[in-house]
Amino acid sequence: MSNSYQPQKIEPKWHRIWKETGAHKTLQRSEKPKYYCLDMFPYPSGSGLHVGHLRGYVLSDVWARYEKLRGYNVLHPMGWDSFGLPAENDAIKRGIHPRTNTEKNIQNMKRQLEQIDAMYDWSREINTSSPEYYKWTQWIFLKMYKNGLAYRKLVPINWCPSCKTGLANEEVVNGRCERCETPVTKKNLMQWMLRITKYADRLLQDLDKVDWPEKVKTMQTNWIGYSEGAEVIFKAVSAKDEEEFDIPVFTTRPDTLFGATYMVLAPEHELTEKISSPSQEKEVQDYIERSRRVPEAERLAQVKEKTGVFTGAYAINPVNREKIPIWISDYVLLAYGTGAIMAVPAHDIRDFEFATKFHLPIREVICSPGAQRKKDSTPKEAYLEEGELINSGSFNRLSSEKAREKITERLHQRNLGKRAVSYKLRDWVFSRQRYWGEPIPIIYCERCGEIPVPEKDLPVELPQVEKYQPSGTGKSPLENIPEFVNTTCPTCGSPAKRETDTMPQWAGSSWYFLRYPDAHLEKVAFEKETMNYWLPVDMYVGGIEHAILHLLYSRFFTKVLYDQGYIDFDEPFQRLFNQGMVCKRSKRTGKVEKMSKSKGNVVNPDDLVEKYGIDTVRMYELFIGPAELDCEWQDQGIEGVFRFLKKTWDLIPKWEAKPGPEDTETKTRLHLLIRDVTERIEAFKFNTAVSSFMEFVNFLNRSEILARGVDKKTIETFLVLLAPFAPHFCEELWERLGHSQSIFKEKWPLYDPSLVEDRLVRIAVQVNGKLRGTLLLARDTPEEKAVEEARKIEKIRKYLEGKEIKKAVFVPSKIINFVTSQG
RNA sequence: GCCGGAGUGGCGGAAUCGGUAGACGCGCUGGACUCAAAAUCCAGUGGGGUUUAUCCCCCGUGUGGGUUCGACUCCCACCUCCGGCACCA
Repeated sequence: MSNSYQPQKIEPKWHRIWKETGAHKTLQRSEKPKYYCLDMFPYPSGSGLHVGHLRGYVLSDVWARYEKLRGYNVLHPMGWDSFGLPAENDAIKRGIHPRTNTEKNIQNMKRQLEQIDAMYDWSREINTSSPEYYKWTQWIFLKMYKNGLAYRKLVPINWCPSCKTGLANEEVVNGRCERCETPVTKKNLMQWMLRITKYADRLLQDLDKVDWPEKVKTMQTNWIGYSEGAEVIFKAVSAKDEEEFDIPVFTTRPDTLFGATYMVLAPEHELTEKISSPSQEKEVQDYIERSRRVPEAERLAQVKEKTGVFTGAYAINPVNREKIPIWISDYVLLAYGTGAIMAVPAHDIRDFEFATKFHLPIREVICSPGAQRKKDSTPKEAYLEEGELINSGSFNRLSSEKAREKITERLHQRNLGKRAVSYKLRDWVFSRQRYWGEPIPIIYCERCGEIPVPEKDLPVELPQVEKYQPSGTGKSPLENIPEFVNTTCPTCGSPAKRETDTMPQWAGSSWYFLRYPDAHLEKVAFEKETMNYWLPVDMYVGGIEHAILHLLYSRFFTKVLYDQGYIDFDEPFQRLFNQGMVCKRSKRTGKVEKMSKSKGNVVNPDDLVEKYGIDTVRMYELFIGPAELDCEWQDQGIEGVFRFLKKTWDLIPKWEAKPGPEDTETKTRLHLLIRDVTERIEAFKFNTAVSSFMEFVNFLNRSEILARGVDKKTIETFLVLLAPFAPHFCEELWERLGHSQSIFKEKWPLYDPSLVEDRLVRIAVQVNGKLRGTLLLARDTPEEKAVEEARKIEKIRKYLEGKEIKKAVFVPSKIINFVTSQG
């Protein structure tokens, strides 16, 4: 047996042994309390994993192994998010069928993941694009459908011309497609929608229940976007035929109602054409047409310049009976509120800009309390604050707050309004006009209409086809496969057609965490009893990029299943941790950027594992910086942890050679190590946990320690602490120390608080706040004695000479500071 | 524009209930070992000044103020970078 540290020898050995003994198999049930530690599962990409992906997996594995040593029955599973755009686009690019390509990618990524030897229980591996799995994704869809949570609607949706599919709001970033950055356009399509808005309030409220980073909670809160106000009904008269319409608007400022000098409808608003006067009709039509064609990205870029057209029609302000003009403009969004607004230019920036441009009247109705009111002067900008009402009839001199209440009350009495809340969150566009996804299990029968596929007929399998490229027509490629499309109605047996849209990539990942605890169940998606043992997920580790999309959708699915009685919890992830991105200087751009193939700055872990071994790679991933922050990969940095492991490897036989008696100093150090490592793991400060191991080894490497040896118990405790970080390394040394059972069967050590407090403490002595010396004292030295000792120090005496001591500040175990008469 | 996070040696980063700034590591310098190199080991390493040397002194945590015996840490104003949202009525 060679004496030097050779990870290339010991790592494959333990990899094999762990596999053979089923070391990472999780007990389905156990007397032990459970711990569910979950990684966000990857989509199988062609380029494989780089060290940036590894960071999160290493982190969660250290955590999982730590919880295992603490005595939990730990579930730490892994699988593949293999349906959807990323996988499909990769396949199209390579000209390989998505199924073949996905299988190939999974093979490669699984090899890489097995290499890091995380304690994944691979017997629970799941794959969202396998029929055994997506059968249940379709089943959940049917549950939603039957409860009115899935519905079909013709809506103008976000359309990516490059991916040739509709997108959810969440998938549009700054007017561009999240995947390919192509500017998104609008398209009117019959879409399947999920009624996530019904859960808006609970998705918001229940954020209080979970232990998540504030940042993510804030992002979700803003996305859901709660506002409180009133719905106000304006009576409008068509300029065409005098027909009357109610136009409800939502406002957060009913106190400004008297200042409403015009109304604006979104161009797509259903009433625009009905109310336009014949003379304005052409202009209105043109405007609607233009705004439909302008891509979102372009519209956002031109935010400053307001555009709009007068409809020729008027509405009546319900509080003062004033007749105000109705305009249309794209600064009003159809999807928010009611798609129409009352415009109060004096107190809203956007309305102010619009009114200024089109010479519409601006009337002030709020003034700051106590301010002198100038008569009839046109304001230079909108006054947005609250204040005191003016020009508001009987509501004058009320505060904004009071007026909101009173005005809403009066509207309510007259049946012209009520209190209302509004959310930014919109229903989830769930249809994709693409091949690679779960077929939506619906059948259209000429006689019976829209019929859900009976549960016994699930899964509706995705057919094997030659031609899977998106068509761009607004129809999925499945449309061209008669064998798939043509079917019979499950109700009446007559010829019928299948829905050809597929589900978005987010469908499978919205519930996968429910599948791992019993991954291969055939009769049901999951069993309640199993759910009650394993769920919710105790720790969820993944990137911040899913702060809204995946996490919001998963919470929604969970709440739906909870409401229908399938599970007994309504939040899926108790604790969430977002690791930072790994960056590297890109030779191509010269900047430090997130690793990506296109930037040419990826580091492949395979080469590193070959050179240093996975334990070193694992420890460097942790040592590189604070886990929650982005970090910069430095090729030479890894040498440090490699040297640490090599040094430790060489030292252990030396310590062991003279198994000296426990000495107090070593014992104190060991207990400090136990305390620090435990606290730092708990706080997710893995980088400083690694430093504490280094400090400990540096201490035990001192010649006097080597001369007297180190007792075996100390070495063993050290190895147990290090095991979650460098599992092969510790398992091997554990065996060499004579143990026949795995180190992971040990118990996480506890520290003795009485040992970590030194009896002697070194305290700083300052004169006027500047350090002039130190003093070694017994921990409980009284102030008087400490000050006396401090004054005896020669240097201190020098500084105090000829000065009057005005004050001596004493902080036990920390500091003495003499304050003198003059500096 | 609004909200949030962060600015500390040549580099990654420690320390934040105010109490010895720079732990740990990379890199660098010098030395040991070697025919030589790699590896390893030892010493040094924030800037400036002073001394034969030991010592010692001054400055120093983005900038400018403030509170305090004492500020990387708290307060005010500002600068820079990063992230999120962005006509949401």
